[in-house]
Amino acid sequence: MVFARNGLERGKIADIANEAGIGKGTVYEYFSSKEDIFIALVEGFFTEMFHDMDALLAMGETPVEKITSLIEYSFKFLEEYLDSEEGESWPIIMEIFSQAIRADASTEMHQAIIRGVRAGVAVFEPILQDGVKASILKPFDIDYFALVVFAALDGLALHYYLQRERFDIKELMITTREIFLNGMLTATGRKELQS
Amino acid sequence: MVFARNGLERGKIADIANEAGIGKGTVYEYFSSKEDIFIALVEGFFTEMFHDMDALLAMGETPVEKITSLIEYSFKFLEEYLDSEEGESWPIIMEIFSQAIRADASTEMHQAIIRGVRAGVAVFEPILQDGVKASILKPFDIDYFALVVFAALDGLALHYYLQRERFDIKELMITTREIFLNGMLTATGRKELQS
Amino acid sequence: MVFARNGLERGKIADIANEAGIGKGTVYEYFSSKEDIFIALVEGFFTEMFHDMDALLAMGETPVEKITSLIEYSFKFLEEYLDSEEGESWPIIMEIFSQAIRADASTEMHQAIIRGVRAGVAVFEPILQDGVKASILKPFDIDYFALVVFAALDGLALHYYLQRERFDIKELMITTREIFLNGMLTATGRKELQS
Amino acid sequence: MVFARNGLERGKIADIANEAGIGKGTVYEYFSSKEDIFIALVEGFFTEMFHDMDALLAMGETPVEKITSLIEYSFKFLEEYLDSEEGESWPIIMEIFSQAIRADASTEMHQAIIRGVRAGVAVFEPILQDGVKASILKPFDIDYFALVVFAALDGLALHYYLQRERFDIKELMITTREIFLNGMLTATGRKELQS
DNA sequence: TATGAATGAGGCTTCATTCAT
DNA sequence: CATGAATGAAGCCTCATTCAT
Repeated sequence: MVFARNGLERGKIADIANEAGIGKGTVYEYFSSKEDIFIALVEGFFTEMFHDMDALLAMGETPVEKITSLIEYSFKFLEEYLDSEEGESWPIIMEIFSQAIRADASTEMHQAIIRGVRAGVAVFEPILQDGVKASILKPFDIDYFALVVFAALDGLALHYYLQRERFDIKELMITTREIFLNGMLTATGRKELQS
Repeated sequence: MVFARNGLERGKIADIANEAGIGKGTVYEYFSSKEDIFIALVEGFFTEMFHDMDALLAMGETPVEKITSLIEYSFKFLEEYLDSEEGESWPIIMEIFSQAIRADASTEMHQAIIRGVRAGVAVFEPILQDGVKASILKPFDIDYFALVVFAALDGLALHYYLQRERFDIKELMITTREIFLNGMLTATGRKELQS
Repeated sequence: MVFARNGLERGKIADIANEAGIGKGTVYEYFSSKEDIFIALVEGFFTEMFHDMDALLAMGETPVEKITSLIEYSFKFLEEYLDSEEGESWPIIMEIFSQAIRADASTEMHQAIIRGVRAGVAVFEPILQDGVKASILKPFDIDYFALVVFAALDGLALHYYLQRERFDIKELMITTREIFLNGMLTATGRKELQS
Repeated sequence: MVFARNGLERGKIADIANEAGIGKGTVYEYFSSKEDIFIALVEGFFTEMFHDMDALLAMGETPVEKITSLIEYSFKFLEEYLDSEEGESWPIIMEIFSQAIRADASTEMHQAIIRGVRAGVAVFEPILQDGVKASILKPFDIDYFALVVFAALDGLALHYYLQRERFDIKELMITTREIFLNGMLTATGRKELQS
């Protein structure tokens, strides 16, 4: 994957065409610009991600099981990408965030990414809501809770990628699951908001 | 900050010079290439970050206080950047990670970034070690523990930045602190490594 | 011819493109760098030169006739270039030597030039060999002999070019032919090597 | 010598200053521009050359002795340059010719070089004149004769330099001397001007 | 529909020259 | 006198995009 390997700016249309086995000009039959290709990529990425997540969640029963599933899925997702021939395409997620940050908030690109990120966070919300209802979780603000989990998993993916020679993904997953699950289950609510 | 606003590739030397109030050629009196400027930036960024962290840690007493301090510092760091005139320069951290991922591992740039990241993780390690000694924390692998916390904070910074209109940083900090602190204190060790 | 007029360093790609009636970028469809263009030029120059020489030599009979032909050809070559619209492109030969001297011996450019020069000298060698066999020439070292003649003709071309207002090319050719031919035919061999 | 090593265009003022052990700005106390430095160099080069030649000629007696001396001197000059630490500065002669060819005839640079070249040819003329008077040489046009000899020696210097690994300078000198001296002494005059 | 040759805007970098000290 | 930091003009090269085939 050209953009993953080189970033949006350094990824050349010529390489993309080549990798796709088509001519350079043909690319413009399907996309109107380089940025357009990237946006399609972003959407494809998030679509695939949520599709997998949904399938996964359908299998869990209790909120705790579901949360556990999501954390485990995050690592499996990462692991599979890195193992497969598509491995090189993994860093696309960082490229997406990088572009989101750089791009003007008004651009189509920024919009597409924000849309994806929100959808990601949204996956967690109903699960957490169930947890609160079942009194498993304290009545924290659901959306903050979801953001923390989703964001933390992203950060972990990044740092694991950068230091994958030094860390074992399985053990990292266990540590993460421990901290997060325990953290969520014992967090005592927002009584300290005054600080 | 030119690179923060546009990324390494789109950040023009001309703009950097302009922002510094010097001529385009003058830039090359101090740096030998565009990449060289970026590396200096990376090093400056990490240096500043750790300088602040060290000062902060000196003030805490117990491991719990210190961990709390670090979590709070992460948000303060972020908040201050975003509030100040330097606000626009905050996204540099994402740009750094983005480049780390793209750059060949052999490049000076990659090296510099990895060095910074490791130093960041290393800040947490002695604190966690103390926690284990004091039997406050279970005997998890210290380095995995540290990575999780450091990485999670990075992910949070990113996502908060992207959705800063929708979230309140103070409340986000509280939620984060709750989850992490509780999670760390109640995590029950690696008994599940078999899974 | 841009390089002939200005030299390699001052010859701008933009001018080359312009002269060729194509866009600046199009140049890079055919050559990968400025130096690459120059190398192609060098090779074209020598190729053309030797092609003409070969045709010429086929027409002579005796060694003396052939040597005479070569000397005359050198001047004709020069004369034609200077008269034609290509006239301005003649100095390319000096540019070639100039670059040969400057360029590091390991460069492709240097190699290409040395190859050409040796080929030039080599044209003379079989002719001189025949002359020696026929006892017309004394048994001087053929390669030294060839170098002297080839080199001298190059020097003459240069100096004639610089002072072409003051000298008549026809008469210069006659003087040259006289001196060289007589010199070669009467040179008495290397008995003086002791000096 | 910076210009010899790199050519006029690639020779940097900074290097010249450095080699001279002075500051970059100081160069402009003595010369008004880069071209100005080069012109001074040209003049110094020719001055030195003719100074040596004059000394040499004073020692010869007969025209033949003098011509022999000049030919031998040319090689000695070359040899000494190449052997000495100044060796690297030899190619300056080719750089001079190269610039002469490129420069517009109206420039000061061109003028200076042409002046030098003419002076070089002029050294030969009185000697040849003596030879004609003494009936040793046929009544060829003196200036053409002189040009041929001077130019040929230049060409030899160039080619020897380029292939100095393959040729022995002493033997090259002998071959040259043989051909030229015999050629000059036996050339039968311009009766063939009709061709 | 598919192509890839042609294009030129744009950016990094070099370096002769200036000038305040 | 000597200096070298500062400068910006200038040039090589890249590459997204176009368009004739």
